[in-house]
Amino acid sequence: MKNYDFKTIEKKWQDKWFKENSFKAIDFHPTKPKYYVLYEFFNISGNLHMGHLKGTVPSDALARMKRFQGYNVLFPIGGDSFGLPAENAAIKNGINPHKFVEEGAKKAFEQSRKIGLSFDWDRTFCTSDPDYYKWTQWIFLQLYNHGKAYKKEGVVNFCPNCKTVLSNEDSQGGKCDRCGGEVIQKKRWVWYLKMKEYSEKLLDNIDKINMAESLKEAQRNWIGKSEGMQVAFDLFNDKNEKLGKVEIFTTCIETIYGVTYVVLAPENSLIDSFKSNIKNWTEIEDYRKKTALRSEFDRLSDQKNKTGCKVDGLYVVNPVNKKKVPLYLADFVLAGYGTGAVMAVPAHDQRDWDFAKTYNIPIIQVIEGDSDRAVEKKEYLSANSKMMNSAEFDGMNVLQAKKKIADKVVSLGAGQKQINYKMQDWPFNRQRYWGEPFPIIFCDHCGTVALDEKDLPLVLPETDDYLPNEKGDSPLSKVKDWVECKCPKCGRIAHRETDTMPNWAGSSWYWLRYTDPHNPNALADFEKLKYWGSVDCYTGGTEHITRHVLYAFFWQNFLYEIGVVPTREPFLRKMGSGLILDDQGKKMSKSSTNGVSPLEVIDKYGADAARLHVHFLGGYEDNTPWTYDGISGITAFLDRVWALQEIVKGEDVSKEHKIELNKLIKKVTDDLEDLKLNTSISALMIFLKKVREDKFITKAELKAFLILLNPMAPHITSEIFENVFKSQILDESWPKYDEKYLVEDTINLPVQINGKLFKVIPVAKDILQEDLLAKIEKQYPEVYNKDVTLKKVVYVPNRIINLIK
RNA sequence: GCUGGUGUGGCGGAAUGGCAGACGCACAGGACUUAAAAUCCUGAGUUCGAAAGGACGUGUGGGUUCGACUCCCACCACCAGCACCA
Repeated sequence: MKNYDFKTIEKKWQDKWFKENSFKAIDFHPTKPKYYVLYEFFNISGNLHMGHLKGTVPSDALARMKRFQGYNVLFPIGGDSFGLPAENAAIKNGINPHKFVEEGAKKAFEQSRKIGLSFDWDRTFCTSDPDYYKWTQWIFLQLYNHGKAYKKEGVVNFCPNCKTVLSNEDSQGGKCDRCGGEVIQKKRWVWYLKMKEYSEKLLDNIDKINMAESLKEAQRNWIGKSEGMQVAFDLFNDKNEKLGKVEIFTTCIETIYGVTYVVLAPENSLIDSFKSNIKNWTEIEDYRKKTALRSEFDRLSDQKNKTGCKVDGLYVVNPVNKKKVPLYLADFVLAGYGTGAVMAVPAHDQRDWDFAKTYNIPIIQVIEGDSDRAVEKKEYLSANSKMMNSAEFDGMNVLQAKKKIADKVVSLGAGQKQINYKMQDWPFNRQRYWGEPFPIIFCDHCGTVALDEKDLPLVLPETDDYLPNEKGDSPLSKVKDWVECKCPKCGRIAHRETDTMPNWAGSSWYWLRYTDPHNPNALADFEKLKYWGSVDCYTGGTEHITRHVLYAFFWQNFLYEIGVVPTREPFLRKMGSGLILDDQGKKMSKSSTNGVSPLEVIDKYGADAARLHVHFLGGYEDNTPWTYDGISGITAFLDRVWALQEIVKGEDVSKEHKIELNKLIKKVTDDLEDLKLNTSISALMIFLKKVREDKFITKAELKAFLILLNPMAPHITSEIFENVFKSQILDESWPKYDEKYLVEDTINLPVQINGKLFKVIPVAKDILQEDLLAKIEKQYPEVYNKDVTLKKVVYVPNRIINLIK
């Protein structure tokens, strides 16, 4: 027999699978149930990297197993192509981004075939294809027409050097991600999507999805639900004339008797109408200017030194004890959260304490504990300390007082329960060329006008200038004959929105499009959406997982509410792929000293070996350090699998291998369902070892073994199958195991004396306790006989027996 | 700081509360070979012992249990996310 020549064999199968599109998903299959496996689409940038080998193979294995199990499997792939790589290539090297994407996608798909991934090639698309972004624009139109998209002036991160607005992610540490320059805060008109409205629905989605707890927690954190009270403090001038009220949000109503000042966010416009009562208005204006210039980074990095500005001439009154307290502006209060105003209780909040110390504001302790520092919520609640300086609540336990004080505030008519969320509405525009244009026109006469659906897609115009203008407007603003247009309503000259949508837009609904990727009349046919339903298993990297999944939930919920999709749940299960780490313990990249590309590994050892090796290193969600060490174990395993062809003897499952084979089927079936490839591979190795010891494998055993291994090593198993059985492995079905063959007739049973292992003895399966004790007495009379009284016997059949003397 | 997760041989890693270290690498010994590689077989947690066998052993310290890597409490370390969120 010839040696296993992976180069020829793997190419043969890859070409065949591609030519025949062997893994085509069938809409409305008459008999098979559907199963939808999704791997996040490729970010079209350069070559596939190690993360793809780690991330894709388990979902491929799951898809392949499900097909054997009789499911009609949808396992598609596409390209997330409206991204920075294409735009940067355009800016830096003058490459046309369309061309960049076209070539990049082609390369990514080709490389994925070299991994042996079983995608349905009839369903590919890229987010920058006009046929696709037509529907991204369409969804935006629906959002706009349903009042879920609005434009308002907001504060954004801006890089003066690149003249562009940056997301928080692109401006971490106050530095521009592109040029490294200083990022400033700038006012701009921003499109927002009303995501905040969906907070509870998103939390509901999080509860329902099958996903790692750490990922769920990160998402709940992002939404940041917090329950507290909104309380009104009446606002007076120094002539004791009531001017209005300041609404604050607090989660610590129990500390309200300790309020010694109230703080507004600098941006809060509440006091602007009382200018005439304020004695230090110029000082306030200066402070506002100063904080606006302060970058996000400065604000965060300077948390110790609180800055603020007293509002001279105004004061507020605490509703519970009618005490006057001063009013301040300070930039530690965020305008966008809660009411943009807080009551400050320095005795029980470190931040308020720091501020009070800086501005010499009194500190009133209202809950017992240390008085030389801020005793915070967590501490006094867990100790359930006693109240003090709180009028009728003195001496009460804080947990009880929290409820009673809340009741009092409500009965005074000064406040009510309130839920707040950290998550804000989604800022949805960028000043970039390479993105979906908004289907929006501004008309001096009609105002903001949405395009008609029939005018979609609004195609991105060609240009060779990909840089924003001096004012930081999008490059599209320079394409005059595109910007100028007729108002669809009145026909007068109007101009288009020149910002484009963020990269996230296209990825927030793409799984829906795979069900009907070429539909010109709808984002997807409703019946097809219903047939394919929610994604059964969604895998991918964890890099942007929190926001991506939340955006996906948001859009799917919205589309469900307007009747376009049949369910609120985009995904039933989400698995985040761990990273391949380099020798520094960081994510492997080109700059890693031991940086390796998957294609290099495939070239040296073959795709099957590469797939097995990477997944034998560790679990799907674990980070695993990269090494070539150990790959010889995998290639030796594959060589031995290949050599099985020489020891095929007999037809049916032999009695020698019956138990082992049944155990193997169960193990691999269960583990692949959980994407645990490492233990599946180990089980296959154990079975192989047994067969080689016995020097034979029957045809039935080989068939089962090859099918079980096929999802992980599809090429070699397809080849051996064809050689031995003269037919195609893809036509086979998944082997089944029989419960009664999972335990051997004779078991090695551990015998413990007083909880310590004494001996391991062979006994018959399901042996009765009395028979077992008799056997022990006969063999080891020194440890157990009639004269020994046992305090207790713990016997777990087929597992263990423990004799307590 | 907050939240979540992880911690097991020389290494990657296995173990529904029931023989810890499966499987693999590296290592050692042997077979084959003139030799090496490849391949095949065997061994191996640490430690005391010639051996039989014993002691210790899953980050640390306690607890629950006949029995704990697994459950509970406290602490330490690392990783990730969030971070002035009132």
